[in-house]
Amino acid sequence: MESKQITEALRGAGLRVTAPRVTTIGVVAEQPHLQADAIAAEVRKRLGSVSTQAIYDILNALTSAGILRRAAVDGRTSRFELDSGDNHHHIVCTVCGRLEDIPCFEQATPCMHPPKGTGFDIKIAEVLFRGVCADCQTP
Amino acid sequence: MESKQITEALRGAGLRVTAPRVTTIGVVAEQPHLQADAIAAEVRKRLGSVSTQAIYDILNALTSAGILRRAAVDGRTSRFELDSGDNHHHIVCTVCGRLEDIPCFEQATPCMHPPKGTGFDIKIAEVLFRGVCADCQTP
DNA sequence: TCAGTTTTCTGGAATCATTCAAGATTACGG
DNA sequence: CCGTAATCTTGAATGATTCCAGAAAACTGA
Repeated sequence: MESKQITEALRGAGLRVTAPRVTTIGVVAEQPHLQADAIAAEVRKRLGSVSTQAIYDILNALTSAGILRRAAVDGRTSRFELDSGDNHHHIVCTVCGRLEDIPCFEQATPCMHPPKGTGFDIKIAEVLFRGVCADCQTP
Repeated sequence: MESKQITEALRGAGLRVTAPRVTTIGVVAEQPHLQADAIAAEVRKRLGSVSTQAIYDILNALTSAGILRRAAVDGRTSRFELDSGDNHHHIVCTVCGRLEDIPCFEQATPCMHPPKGTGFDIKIAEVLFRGVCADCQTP
C-alpha cells in the first residue's frame, strides 16, 4: 500500500493524516494479523516514540472507519489487517497460534447466506476455523 | 437439564460432583450466553458465596471436558452455553449486543468443510454473524 | 501565510476479565 | 470411615485495553 493511497484512505474517511496513522496502516498492510502491542513496537521502530494510547486510538479509529478489520481469535486480544472488502476468513492453529487467511470461495461459504426470518439485518459473517497446522501435526 | 443428567455428565468426564459445578451447569443450561461474572452472580444467588476463582476454574474445566462451549463474541469476554454438539452458530446485534443462536442449516454442517490443501487439520469452525436485530432497526 | 478550531497524541493512572499461588476443604475410592 | 488427590478460598497479579486532562499538531478559512 503506497503512501498516497494511505493518505487518500484517511481523507476519505474524514480522518486527519498523521505520521502515526500512516505508519500504522503501512505496518498492518505489510504484516497482517499483528496484535496491538506488536504493531506499536513496529511503529515505534519506524517513527521513534509513539504512545500506547495513540496506537489504540488509531486502531479503533481506523477500524470503525472501515480501513482496518479486527479479528478476534483468542478472546482476549485483537489482530488487525487491512479491510480490503474481500471477505476472507481465518484459520488458527490451536497448537502454535499461527493465523492464516482463507479466501472466501463462493461455494464453500454457505454460511454467508444466513437464514431469513431471524429479524436480523446481517452485515457480516465471520468464519474462524480452528485446527492444527502442518508443522504442528508431526509427532 | 436435570440434576441427574448433570451428575452423569460430570462423572462421565472424570470430574467430581460438587455443588458449584452442578449449579453452574444448571445456570448455563437455563440461561445460555451469559458471561462469567453473570454466571457467578446467579450461582451465588442459589448457593450463597462462591469464589470468583471457583467459577473460572469450573468454566475452564467444564469447557475442556466438552460439557460447556465457549463463545467469544466481543474479543474480551467469553460467553458460555451447553455443548450439545449440534454445531449451531451465533448472531450478534452490533447495537444492543443481543446474542442469539442460529441452527446450522444446510444440515450437513457446510462450514465444517473448509477448502482442502491448507495443510491444516481442521477441528471446528466458528461462524459468527454480525448485524442489527429487529428491535434496534426501528428509528 | 497565519490564527482559530478541532482532532489527535502524550503521560500516567485505572479498569476489567482472567489467572496465579498457597493453603484449607471436600469428594470419593478403598 | 480414611487417605489422598481434586477442588475451593483468599488475596494478589497480570495483561490488554481504556479513561482522563492537558499539550501538540492538522486542517479551515481569512
